[in-house]
Amino acid sequence: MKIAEVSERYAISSDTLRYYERIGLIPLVNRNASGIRDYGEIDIRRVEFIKCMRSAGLPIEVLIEYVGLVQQGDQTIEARKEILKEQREQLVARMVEMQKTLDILDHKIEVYENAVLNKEKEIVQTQG
Amino acid sequence: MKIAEVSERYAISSDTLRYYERIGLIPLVNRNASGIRDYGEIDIRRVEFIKCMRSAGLPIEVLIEYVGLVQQGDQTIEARKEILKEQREQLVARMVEMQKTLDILDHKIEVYENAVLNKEKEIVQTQG
DNA sequence: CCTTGACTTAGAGTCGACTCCAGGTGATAA
DNA sequence: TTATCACCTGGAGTCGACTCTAAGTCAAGG
Repeated sequence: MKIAEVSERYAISSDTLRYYERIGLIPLVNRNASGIRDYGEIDIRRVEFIKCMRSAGLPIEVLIEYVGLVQQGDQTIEARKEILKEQREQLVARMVEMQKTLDILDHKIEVYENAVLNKEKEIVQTQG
Repeated sequence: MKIAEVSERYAISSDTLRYYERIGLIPLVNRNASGIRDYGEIDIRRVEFIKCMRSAGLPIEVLIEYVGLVQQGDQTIEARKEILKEQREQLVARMVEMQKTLDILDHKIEVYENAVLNKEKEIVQTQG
C-alpha cells in the first residue's frame, strides 16, 4: 500500500506519515524498487496504533520511547508496561477534567436554552 | 488578590494570567494605586472558567470569541449557546477517542502483566 | 537611604506537532 | 518524446499556547 492510500484510509497526511517515520515513531517502511514506500500489514498496524495514541494526546516523545523498547524485544516488557501505566493514569486524569468541563458546558447550555425560551415568552406576552 | 496569589491558587503562572488578559481572554483586571493588578470576585470567576475550559482543550480563539460575546450583553445569548454546543460536541468526540485509547491501553497493560507473570513462572520452574 | 522583592511592560523565544517548499526521480499516458 | 503525476528528500515555516527576558516602578525592611 502506497503512502497516499494509507494517508486517505487513516486521515493522516502523507507529510505526517513521513514525519513519523523520520523521527522514529514508525520504524522504517519497506520500499519498492524505485524507492517508494510500500506499507505492509505490520506498518499499517503501527500507523493505527500511533494514530489511536496520538488522538488521545499521548506525547510523541513517549511514543518514540515505547516504540524503541518494542524494537528491543522481550526484556523491555516491564519498562513498556510502566510507560503505558503512567500514560494511562494521565489519560484518565485528562478525561476526568473533561467530564467536569462537559458538566459545566451542559449546565450553561441549559441556562442559555431557558434564557432564550424566556425571551420568547416575553415577546409573546408583549404581543398578546 | 494579587497575581501571585491567583497564580498559586489556580496553578496558572503569572505570565499566563497576564497573557490571557493581554489577548482578551480575561477582561482587564482592576489595578491598585500603583498599577498592580487586584483580582476581585468576578475576575476570579473568569479565571476559574477559563482554566476549566482550557483544561478540556477548548481553543483560546473560541474562548476569546465567547468572552467577547458575554461582554456584549443579552442579545448574544443565542450565539453563545451555539458556540458552547459546538464545543460540547467536539469535547464529547475527543472523550470518545480517549475512551477507545484507554480500552486499548488497559488491554495492553493486562497482556504485559501476564507476560511478566509467565516469565516469573518460567523462572520458578527452571529453579524448581 | 538603600536594597530587596514583587510587581509592571513590550517584545522575543520556545515547544510540540505538524505542514509546506524547492528541487529531484521514475513510471505512465498522449 | 514530452508532459503529468505521485512519489522522494532535506530543510524551513507555521501554529497554538505559552514562557522568558530586559528594563523599569514601587512599597517595605534594615
